[in-house]
Amino acid sequence: MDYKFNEIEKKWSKIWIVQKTYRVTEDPTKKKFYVLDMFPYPSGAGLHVGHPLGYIASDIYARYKRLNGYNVLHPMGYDSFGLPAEQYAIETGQHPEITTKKNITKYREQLDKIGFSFDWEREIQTSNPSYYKWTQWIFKQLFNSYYCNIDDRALPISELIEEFKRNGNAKVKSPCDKDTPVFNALEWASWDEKKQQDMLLKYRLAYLSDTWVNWCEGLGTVLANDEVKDGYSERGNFPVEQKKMKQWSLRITAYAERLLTDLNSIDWSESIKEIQKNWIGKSEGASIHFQIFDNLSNSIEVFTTRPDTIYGVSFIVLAPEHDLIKKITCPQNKLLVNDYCQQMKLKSEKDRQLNTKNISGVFSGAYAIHPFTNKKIPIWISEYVLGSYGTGAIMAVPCGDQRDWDFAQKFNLDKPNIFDNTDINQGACIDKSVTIKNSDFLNKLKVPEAIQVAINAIEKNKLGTRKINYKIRDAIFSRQRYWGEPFPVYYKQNIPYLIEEDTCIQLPPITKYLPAENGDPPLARAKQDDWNIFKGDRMEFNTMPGWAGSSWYFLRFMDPNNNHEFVNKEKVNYWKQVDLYIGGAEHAVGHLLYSRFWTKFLFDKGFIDFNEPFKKLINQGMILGRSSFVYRIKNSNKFVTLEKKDQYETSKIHVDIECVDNDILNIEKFKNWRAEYNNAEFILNKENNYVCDYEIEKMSKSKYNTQNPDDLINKFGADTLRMYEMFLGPLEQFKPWDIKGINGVHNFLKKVWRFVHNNKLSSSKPNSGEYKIIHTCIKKVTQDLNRYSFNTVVSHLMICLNDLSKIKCNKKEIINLFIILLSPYAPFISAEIWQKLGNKNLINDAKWPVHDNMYLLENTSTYAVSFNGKVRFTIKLDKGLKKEDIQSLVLKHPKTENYLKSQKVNRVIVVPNKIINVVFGKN
RNA sequence: GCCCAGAUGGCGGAAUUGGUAGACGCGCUGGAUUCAAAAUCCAGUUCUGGUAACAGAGUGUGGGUUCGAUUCCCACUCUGGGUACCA
Repeated sequence: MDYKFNEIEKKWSKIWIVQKTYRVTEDPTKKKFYVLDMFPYPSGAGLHVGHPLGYIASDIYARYKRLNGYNVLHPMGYDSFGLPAEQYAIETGQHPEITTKKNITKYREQLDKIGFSFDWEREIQTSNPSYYKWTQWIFKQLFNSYYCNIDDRALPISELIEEFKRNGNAKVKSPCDKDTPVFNALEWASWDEKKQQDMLLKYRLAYLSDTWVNWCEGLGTVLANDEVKDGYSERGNFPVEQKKMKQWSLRITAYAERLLTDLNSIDWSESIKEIQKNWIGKSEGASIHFQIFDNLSNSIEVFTTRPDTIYGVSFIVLAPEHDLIKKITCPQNKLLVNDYCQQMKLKSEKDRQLNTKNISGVFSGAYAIHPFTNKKIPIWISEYVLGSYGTGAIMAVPCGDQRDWDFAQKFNLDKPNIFDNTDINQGACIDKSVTIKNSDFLNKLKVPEAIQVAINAIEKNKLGTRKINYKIRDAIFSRQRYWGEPFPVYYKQNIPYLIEEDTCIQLPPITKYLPAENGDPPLARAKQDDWNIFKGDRMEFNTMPGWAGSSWYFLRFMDPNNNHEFVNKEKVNYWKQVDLYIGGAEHAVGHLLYSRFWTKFLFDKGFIDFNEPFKKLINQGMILGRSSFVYRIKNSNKFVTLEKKDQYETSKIHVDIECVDNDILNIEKFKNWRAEYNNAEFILNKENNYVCDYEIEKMSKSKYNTQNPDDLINKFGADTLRMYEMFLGPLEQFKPWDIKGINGVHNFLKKVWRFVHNNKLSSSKPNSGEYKIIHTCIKKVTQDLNRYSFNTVVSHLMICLNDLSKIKCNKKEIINLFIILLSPYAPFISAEIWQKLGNKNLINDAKWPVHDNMYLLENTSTYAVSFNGKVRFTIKLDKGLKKEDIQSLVLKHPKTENYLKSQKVNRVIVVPNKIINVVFGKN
């Protein structure tokens, strides 16, 4: 009887739908487990074999947990706002919603074929108003909150208003805009509505402000820092420039410290934690004020992590964007300085990055006063200081910082040495184990101690304060795009107000998806009547960025159809955090950081009881394609086999992997692949074959190396695909996709099928040998699943089947156990066999077996006997023999003399049940 | 440059705490079955020498610790990822 996977898979897909097998509800009598995949953006290209890798792993784990009696939440949905659909809309005029729907249908068909145990009743789409209503709601919560550093959490903005009425902002310790002035209660009371609102905006967690943004002309929108790579947009690779614009931002910087420290509480890979740490970029040090010579009303604030080097300061450098430049530059230098700053403004971030070798700068003509020595030190302006980091000014210490050293060298500035026993003629000394000299009260101190002493002195003399600086910046939250969440915001006299109604602000229909004639975002094209709610002078024209919807979607899955709340409190208290989250490492900073931020915010507001979204995270490695190549002889239509290519002048050409089997070109297929090859000629090897070259690279249509899961499912079945993707190697690793091996896994499943059908099955009690085989397998499979070692489980199942076949086992009891172990990987064939074995329930409701050590015990163990560490032979010995007995048995062994050659035995090491090492010869 | 991860047969990979390196699968070789093919089954397969028994080498390179190292330590090479005038 043949293994007809197509029929079996069709049959069980239907049964699972009819019986609602994967439907899940809260059940307080059961322990919960939440398994989540990073939900996909439904692109037009559909899935290739790389996409489902993580979904398969998580599905296996979800099924495994269910068999262990857990109530498993395993949902799927779509991150369906995004640029490609909008780009398509611009080109064709088709509403992005239509494209999105079409793509989702395609994705769903493909996903359904693979046999996932998703509870599709919980499906969400971020572009659905019933979903983004709540994304807007969270935005409103952020708008109505500020961060209190005293309580160390977000509080309602109403409390801040009360405080302003009582005391102004003097006692407020909250992250706010840099330009926030200090005011008292009287002043507050005297301000009009607009002024008060403007002030509140400086504190809100969602705020509107003029900021330097990454403007991407090619995409017609601003981008977040993590969407920019090397000065180009990550999506589309368009150049990005700095531009000042009024934008919505989220005050993620308020959460910097918590985002950093709470990394310790989650089970994520070190590399992702490291990336987030770097992104947050915490550095500790001091901010120090330098008075300006002859201009005592102004001072320069610098940030340094090395206050111990204060006596090594020989000049100050300001960023070309620094506000003080205009005020302090002396008249003679004005032209030069203006000119330089103007030039720097024209330079893009990218140019500044590329120019690291060329040191440039100008002298302002002004001097600062060294706070300890009172010496005059020159103030310079240079592009190597960034306006956006720290205070936009540095105290330069040439002996301790290579950039400062280079700058001093170029412009012939002082390089005082404050490190004992060091030579700074060739470069700065960055070694932190040195001792300080020439530094008054810091002399003879080591660096770490000197830092503390210096900060104390700075604080005591009121020259500055201890300070912690973070690299992370607030996240820009506006996009000048159509296909995203509209803001629940309207403007009255240019002041933003929230729309208080409990209704979703829906995307209004527009006729053209391009920016309006005056450059406003596309939403400006909507007329008043097009909006389902319209207030004030106008609605907000921006939409939210791609990561808005994905920052909280894991919560919505718990309660996807709730019309009254974003998620029901009881439900979220039951499901809590995601226990296992699987997805690509490319979201290391974006999505994963923003979700953590929103989770902490919702926790502060008391909506949820946990402050981290994802307990355990696994990043699946990318599946790479294996491209095939042919060599065409230059200026001909003749192709030469790999072995002989060096004899000709050739060009290497990608060939569709469909035309290649085992690196041997199917010449007929190749000729038919493209018209230009119809009459191609070939130079073959000795065996009359054409051998192709190969390369491992990213899977891509243009490289003709993509593998569509649908084709493989038709050919081998979904069970085979699932098992093979796991068998390929460790989940986290990058690995090449090569269908050569898929036969092996397919053969295994065929073997399973034959094993059940070609034997007459017996209901009698298995013998100890049979139990031993299956219990060994139970133990290994369970252990490996618990450590997420998905690939080795497949091997254990193969070994088990091989062993059972060898002894011609036909016991139903054993086969039942084996099929349960197999079922998370190959749910279709397992369901079918389970039913055929006469089980009345579904295999999904079976119980995962527990191994019994009783069956695994052995009386003897095989020892490897080694001489001076080299293994020579093995012997079988009874367990429980004493070490002395083992030693004498080995020394008496007939083979022993061969290796000893009458030399003296120094020592015999016996590791129980494992190895014996005879040490001899030396001395 | 800095930070992180990795390197094992012809290929994907295994070896959970230092204890028989190469499990399992692919591929390859030989055989059985067959009119033939497919499918299936059996045997072999790290390299070198040898018919074999066996011997020698062997987990990116060089050193070290240890009775014993793929595993621990030091230095280096290469590959992948992150990040970059970050003060």
